[in-house]
Amino acid sequence: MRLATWNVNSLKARQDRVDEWLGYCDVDVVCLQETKMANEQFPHDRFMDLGYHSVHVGEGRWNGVAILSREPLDDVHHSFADGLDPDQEARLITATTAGVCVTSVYVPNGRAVDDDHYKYKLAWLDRLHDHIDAVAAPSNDVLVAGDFNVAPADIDVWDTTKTSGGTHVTKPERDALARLYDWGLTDVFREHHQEPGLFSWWDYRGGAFHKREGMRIDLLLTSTSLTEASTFSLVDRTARKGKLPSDHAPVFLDVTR
DNA sequence: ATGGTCGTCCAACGA
Repeated sequence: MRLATWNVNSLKARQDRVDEWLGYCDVDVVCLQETKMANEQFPHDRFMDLGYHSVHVGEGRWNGVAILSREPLDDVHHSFADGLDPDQEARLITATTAGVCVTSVYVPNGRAVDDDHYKYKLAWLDRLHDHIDAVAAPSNDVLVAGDFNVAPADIDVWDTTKTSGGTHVTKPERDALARLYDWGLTDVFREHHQEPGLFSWWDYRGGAFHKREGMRIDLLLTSTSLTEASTFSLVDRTARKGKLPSDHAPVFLDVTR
């Protein structure tokens, strides 16, 4: 089984690239982020024609997350299942497919460490932990994948002097990831690659992609059973090249049983 | 030379 996550930075602007990508990557389950689309606009029929069931939660102009799967998607949660008020923004969707509890996440950016949005980001990550705990158990097959807007370690940024003092690399953000690890999830890409210089996002400006100046902020977190069955993980740099790319590349994970 | 690009949609703002 091949799993993937991709922040497409507007599905409207990216539909042709997404269709092309689905045509070559032979993926079974995809978590999408930043569809920037209202629910009634989401192209369920188009994805069905390409062989994928889909679930989506969107709000229109910003955010929006989806899951595509070759198998049906059941037990859908369109926001946090922690029993508190629903999130104002469309940043999380959970469904069960092919025996895996899959959650697609678009973690708030945070903007700046002195911004209220950074507080929202930390609170959101805490709620994500409680959500996962509510919908799954560590002994299940669990995938939490998406744009976390957190670089898990210094190896995940191109130059720590350039990112120091900003969001994405602070201790509270990384501590929030550690809480998910403590629950039983693993940043599975790093189980397969230990070398530096492997990123999933590059700023559109200044030729950052070609200078290899990026961050690895798109993560697949897997429970132990999936981690142990995983055989291969890859950043699909091809999808970041060419005409009208997203600023994020997809990340793949293969699980073989 | 102190910006540099996109996407949302036409003015800025978010990333």
